[in-house]
Amino acid sequence: MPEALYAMLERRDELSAIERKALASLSWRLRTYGDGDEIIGEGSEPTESCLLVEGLAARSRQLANGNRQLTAVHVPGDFVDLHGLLLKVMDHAVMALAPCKVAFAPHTELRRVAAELPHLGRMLFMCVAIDAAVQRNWIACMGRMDPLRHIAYLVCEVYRRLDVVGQVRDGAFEFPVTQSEVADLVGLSIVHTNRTIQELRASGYVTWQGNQVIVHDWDGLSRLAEFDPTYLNLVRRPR
Amino acid sequence: MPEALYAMLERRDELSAIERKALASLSWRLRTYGDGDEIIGEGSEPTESCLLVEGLAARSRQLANGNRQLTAVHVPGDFVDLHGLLLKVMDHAVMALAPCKVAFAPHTELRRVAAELPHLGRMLFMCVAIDAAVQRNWIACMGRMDPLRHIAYLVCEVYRRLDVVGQVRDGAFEFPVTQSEVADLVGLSIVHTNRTIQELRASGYVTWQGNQVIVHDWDGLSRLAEFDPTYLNLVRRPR
DNA sequence: CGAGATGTTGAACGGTTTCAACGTCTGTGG
DNA sequence: CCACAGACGTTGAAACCGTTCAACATCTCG
Repeated sequence: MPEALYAMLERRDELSAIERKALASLSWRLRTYGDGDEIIGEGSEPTESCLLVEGLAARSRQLANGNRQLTAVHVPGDFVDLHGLLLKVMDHAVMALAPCKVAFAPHTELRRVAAELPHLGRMLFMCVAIDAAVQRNWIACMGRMDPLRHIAYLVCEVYRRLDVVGQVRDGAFEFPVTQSEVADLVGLSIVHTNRTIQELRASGYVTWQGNQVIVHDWDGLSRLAEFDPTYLNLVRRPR
Repeated sequence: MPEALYAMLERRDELSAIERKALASLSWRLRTYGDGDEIIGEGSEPTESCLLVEGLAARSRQLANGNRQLTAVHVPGDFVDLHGLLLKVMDHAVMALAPCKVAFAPHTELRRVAAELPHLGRMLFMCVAIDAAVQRNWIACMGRMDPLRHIAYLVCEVYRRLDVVGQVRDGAFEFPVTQSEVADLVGLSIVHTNRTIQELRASGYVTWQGNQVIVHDWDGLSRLAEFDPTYLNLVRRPR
């Protein structure tokens, strides 16, 4: 079940056989969701944490004026609401951006393995810390980057994160996200998002047609976006 | 030493005498910083985590075009770079927004107490999770709120967080931050930030002169900002 | 008193949103 | 198989908001 989680964690540090076994032996509950489905509701108090196994998901905050902001994209291997273990009440919703397979593990069991295997506990902790690092970067993008760079940055980040779990092939990956959803991710209007994506295409660094994105010139794209992958912690070292 | 940390944690859950003692017996190293000083450098690999004891600090990301974005404000009691324990390389800097007292604790010791006292470990974990929640909200503010609401939101949040550590008196608190820093916080130009702060003053909900902010009408202000404190987890419950 | 940082103002410019329309694609039912 | 509906993508034009530039005011501190 948690193969993508293994890949996500082992990219950052070694997992012992015992730790892998502890993860595998959690009483996972598997569910599938359709495009647009709500996986966890805002204000709910989950007793399980969810791991994205397949598909694409996002965190979503709804504002009173009807506007929506997506605050994160999640790829397979992401332990999406691990923090629910400590934060109790969800301050945002998690939704499927595409058909998803999601595995749920009870907080009680997660708490137990984290206490019994402190290093594994730290690795879980690390998932939340990386999430936070991603969000810090996102704030910098929203505040101080022009739309073209911001969207280029989004492509870079999704590319690297999907690559960790083997979902990039020859520079191409599936990205089943509408322009309206991209707009809610980057905080722009749909129209301007559309024009910016066209501008990105015109740069020649990427092809982005339908649900497929192909990166032709990684160096050019990451230079444009000033993308430095340090914050993704893609280095294998003791933690 | 870690009185503010106690307050910050005990607002969310009970600490046992043993846990308090474990925190107190860490080999803290105290340092002071002046206004604008760098507390931790971008790209550094700290071996200690820092707790803000007194003053005001911020996380800062510098972009190639010279622009700067502040991604978080930190108040006394905040364990600012706890995540450094797991993330190894700092992807941003931490700077003093005002004269600060900062206490450093070695990662080795933090790792030890977290392993020996799992509940305390979770409480530390929680600090990072709350930080992440704050940042998620910040993303929503940047993407989908107009400047007036955004700055009103900033005031609401700082108010509530300072209140936890007893730094609000009769609706008033010290906020020694220049308008240029506010601009880097909310991602606007200095000029527009200035005009927006004037607009906020004109609303009558707050007085904001020099380093002092006084909230006259909390209900009005939080309604304007659509401020819902759920994400701050100011509820005392087992975690 | 003077220098430098901070706060404030006006005006022009430019980027983004909004509105409205049309094009394109896909899946469904007649 | 075609017609149609509905979702998604694209385009143009006007209005609006935020930035930029430049100047001046104010405050603090040596």
